[in-house]
Amino acid sequence: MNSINNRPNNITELLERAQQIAGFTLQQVAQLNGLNAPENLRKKKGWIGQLLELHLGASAGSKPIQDFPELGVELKTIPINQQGKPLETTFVCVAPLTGNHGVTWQTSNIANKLQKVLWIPVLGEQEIPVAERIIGSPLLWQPSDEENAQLKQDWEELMDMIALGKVENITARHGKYLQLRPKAANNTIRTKAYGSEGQIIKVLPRGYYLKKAFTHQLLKNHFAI
DNA sequence: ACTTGATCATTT
DNA sequence: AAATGATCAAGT
Repeated sequence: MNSINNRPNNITELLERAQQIAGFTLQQVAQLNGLNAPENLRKKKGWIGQLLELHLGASAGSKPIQDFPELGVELKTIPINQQGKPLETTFVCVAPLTGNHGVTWQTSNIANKLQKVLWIPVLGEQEIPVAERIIGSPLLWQPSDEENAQLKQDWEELMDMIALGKVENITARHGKYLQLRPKAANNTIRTKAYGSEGQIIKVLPRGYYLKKAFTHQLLKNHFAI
């Protein structure tokens, strides 16, 4: 009774499917899909996310679209400890470093991705074997006005620096809730960006990440209701 | 202890 | 190279 080749028809179906595996271990879900959990995630960093995509019926692949385009939903797994505190930041999307003329927060790719997110917390402390990690209750989230404003403010600061050719001066310390960090296979990878004179330069690709304080806040808001 | 910067696998 | 899925691990 797994869900291979079986996409949910609506958000209710998707939520039901996610709720059904709350309390399951990763190995249980892996077995439902004919897989086995790896020893560790060192060389399988995206494994949990891909397992949940498979089980819930998301379209696979690396297309730059939402996981459930028909439903307008993005799927994110998030590792938490027993207290519900995120153990890692959350990658959202690659940051375009050129061609951002006229793009506003409202029209940005990142805001689009964060419109509606199905969060699936997973107890993920490193001392727990991957196979034994427990899946938590899913949370279908849409940013509140306040959360949207928080992200917009950080995004505008970062985007200003990118547009002004200062991308190499940006560190993970910029932004209170949204940060820009390297996103590449290794530090020899390069992509186009603007230099300080407006010329094209080659830099390490960057991605937008939600800091733990932000995701912790939204998880708490939900489970406090 | 915690965050920042680096890295791993896979697909297109 | 660029996008997806993220976590690792060095440095502070």
